[in-house]
Amino acid sequence: MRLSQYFMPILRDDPKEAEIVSHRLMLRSGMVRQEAAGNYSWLPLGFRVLKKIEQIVREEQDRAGAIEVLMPTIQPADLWKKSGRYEAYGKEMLRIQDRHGRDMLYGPTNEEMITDIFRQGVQSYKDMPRNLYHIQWKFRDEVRPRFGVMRGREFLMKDAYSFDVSREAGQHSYNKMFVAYLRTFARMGLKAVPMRAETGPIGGTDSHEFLILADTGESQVFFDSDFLTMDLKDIDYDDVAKVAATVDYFTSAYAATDDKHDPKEFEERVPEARRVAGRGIEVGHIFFFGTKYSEPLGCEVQGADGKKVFVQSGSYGIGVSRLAGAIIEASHDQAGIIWPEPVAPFSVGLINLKAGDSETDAACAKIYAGLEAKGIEVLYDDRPGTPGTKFAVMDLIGLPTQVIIGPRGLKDGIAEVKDRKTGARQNVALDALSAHFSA
RNA sequence: CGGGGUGUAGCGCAGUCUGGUAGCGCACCUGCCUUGGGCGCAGGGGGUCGUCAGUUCGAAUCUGGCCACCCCGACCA
Repeated sequence: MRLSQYFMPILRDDPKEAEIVSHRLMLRSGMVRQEAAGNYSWLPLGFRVLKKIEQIVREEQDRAGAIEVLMPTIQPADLWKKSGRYEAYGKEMLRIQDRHGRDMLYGPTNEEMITDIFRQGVQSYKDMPRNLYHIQWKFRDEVRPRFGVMRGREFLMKDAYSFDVSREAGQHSYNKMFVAYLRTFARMGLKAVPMRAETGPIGGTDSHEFLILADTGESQVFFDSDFLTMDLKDIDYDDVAKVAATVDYFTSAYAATDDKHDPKEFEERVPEARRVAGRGIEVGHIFFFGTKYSEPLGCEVQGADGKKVFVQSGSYGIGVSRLAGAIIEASHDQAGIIWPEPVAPFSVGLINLKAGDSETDAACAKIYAGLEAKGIEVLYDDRPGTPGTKFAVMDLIGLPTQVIIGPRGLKDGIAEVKDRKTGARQNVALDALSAHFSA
């Protein structure tokens, strides 16, 4: 993409409403625009990031055997009245009426709807287990939205729902999602720590939340430093014992948010040198809730013995739009964002230091075309301007690699390649540049 | 929902106390110049001063209502 043809309204000054760093940087880099409290438009740069995050989430859900669907944002209230949550959910649920006066709502979550979909489509244990998910906008009318996209009222969430014939089978479904979450966050360059959690309004028996570590996170977390070195091996999701062992492994070490933290247990279980107190941001939450929704909604299947049983379910959420902010919280510096490669809006920022000069223009055009031809996503700053401004903007938007072309380097036939994260620069011969990026 | 705060140009702000018809920096437009870390010079465009009402000869400024947004606390992907 040529910057001269792009839409990227960057700001030099911090908008005053943005206190938290990710919010500031998202506004300054022109990723989002606020429309109302907790309600954002995603501009081109931000939208690219959102799509990348979404795609990683999707791929890992698919790999774990979940099947993608898409449910509407607007739901009829009937099912919620059956489950009892129409009253229970409170003011957080945005209630609306259609022209006929029929009660509708903007979905804050989808347990009722998906359970009804499953009930209607499956009658036999032979069609189980199943896990259906979608990635859709949700609305929760938070008392106090804040922190930019990290606590919006409208937000993009991946929510998956598992259906099993027994509690034991359901446990495996839960475990698969647990592992899929670890993989998902790791792929985004994040350290995610799973912690035992309250089940809250979703209800249920077993629940974990996943927090990624960031100094500016809103929750205080206490954990065993072993988490930082735990590695996830490739896993066969059909291997029930192995998946369970992985979950056991990742839940064996101490980890708790401040409200669940037990200082005494912390000291007993974790040697002093491994005790870490840090901050984190919740980006995922999984629940097992058994028959909580299948019973009121009449979701039964016929078992091998011919008897009907209520299906066992869990639900599994990842805050996709929240992740965009959370990743910035976890990865930035004074100059701006530092995108982990897998979620970066572009991989390479190409800087033409003397746009308008036929030599640098020609060199940049060639490099741009060459990298694009290799499938590398390049944002090419082809606009006239001073070097300082260009560098500052490129640092702000945080693309992993910068390729800098100027008259000085061209004279020697070299480009400067800068790593955004480390700041390390190296000179690369122009004719070796293409090869440099295939490595 | 309780407490605090802010609304003046795209962004950041001054002006409000003491009423006289709106200004600065950045950004933007034109021209010249410059180009290796937020250049320089000259010229220019852009604002129902959140909104409604009141006081006044006259309101960004004083009074009252309303709205929006932000921050701190109790709740959440």
